[in-house]
Amino acid sequence: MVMIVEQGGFMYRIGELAKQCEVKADTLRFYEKHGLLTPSSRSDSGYRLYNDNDVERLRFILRAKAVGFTLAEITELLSIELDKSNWACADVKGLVDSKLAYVNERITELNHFQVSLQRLSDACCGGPESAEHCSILEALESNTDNIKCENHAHDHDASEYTKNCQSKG
Amino acid sequence: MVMIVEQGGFMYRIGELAKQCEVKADTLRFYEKHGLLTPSSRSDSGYRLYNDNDVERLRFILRAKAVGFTLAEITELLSIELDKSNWACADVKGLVDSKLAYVNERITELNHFQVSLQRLSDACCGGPESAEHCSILEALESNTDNIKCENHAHDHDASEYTKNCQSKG
DNA sequence: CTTGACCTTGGATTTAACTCTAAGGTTTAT
DNA sequence: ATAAACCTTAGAGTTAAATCCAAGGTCAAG
Ligand SMILES: [Zn+2]
Ligand SMILES: [Zn+2]
Ligand SMILES: [Zn+2]
Ligand SMILES: [Zn+2]
Repeated sequence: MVMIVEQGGFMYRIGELAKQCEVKADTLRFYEKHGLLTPSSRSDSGYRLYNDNDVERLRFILRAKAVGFTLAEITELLSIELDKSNWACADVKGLVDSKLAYVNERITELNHFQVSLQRLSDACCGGPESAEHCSILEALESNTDNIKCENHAHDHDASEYTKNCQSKG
Repeated sequence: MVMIVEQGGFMYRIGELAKQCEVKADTLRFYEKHGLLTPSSRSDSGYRLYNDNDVERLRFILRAKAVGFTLAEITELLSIELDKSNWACADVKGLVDSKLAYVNERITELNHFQVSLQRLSDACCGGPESAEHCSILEALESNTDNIKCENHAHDHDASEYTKNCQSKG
């Protein structure tokens, strides 16, 4: 790796920074195009050169992403970060809390899916027999929430797959 | 509403079916373009005419969507549904279970976000004071998972917002 | 006979966050 | 000196599921 020395720190080319932070160079160009991260300088031949400050900014972005923020939200966070004294804790916490509310909604939605899918799964024997009387298909055909457990003339031992349904009441 | 009588059932025009099932007409055209639902006939002037069978198929689609399946997955389910005897319970349950696994992964991911965001939120007073010492921003700046609770010289009473941090250990 | 609601088509747009391509210039190692 | 690895740009493509648009045809009511 070739380090270009700035005053007191290192300068990284795009590929070096990418490797260091485990993102693609494309992603860094994308972030630049969208105003999230602009390298502090360019080499004579036009190569992007990132300094330690830029690295810190990228790490900020990646941490915010890891917490669930979108790039648009991160843009907001960055503008606060660069001008902290003109923002209040309320502003920052507001961003976090509205993201939290969104995440909670999505979790609720997925939990509904989870419960429904689990019920469907539990009602089906999953055996090699014909799906003609499959409880899953029947549940999707009917308009009730009530899922009947399979009771069809499967060739295999019924005890295996009727267990599930009984245990779920 | 004008009902066109087929042999023994009703025929619905696209807007009627859309209203009845609470989808947009555009959505029905979209489903048709993607092979999920083709009206059984057309009027002389080319209007789509859906019969009871088509309605049932749409309801199947909507129920599958409500459970979290994508349209691509629903296409698979529909092809099984139309040819049940050539498929096994294992096939159907397989679709449900792989969706379930995906949903569980997404839930896990969102739960991580949720926990992280909640920790950030708890560490911030959310007051009208300067964000210069905001714990949220500090957490995003630093590379540790450890979030320090705010302890800055806010003008307001500290008891309110330090409670959270202490209660989380 | 005209208004307004409804329908037709094909194609463009939306959202998010990349990811990839093409065509070419630069650096480094051998 | 030349190949490999890296870099540049602008712009197109990806994914899912619609949603919207324009330009025009159809139909029932008054
Ligand atoms: Zn079965
Ligand atoms: Zn089954
Ligand atoms: Zn504060
Ligand atoms: Zn704060």
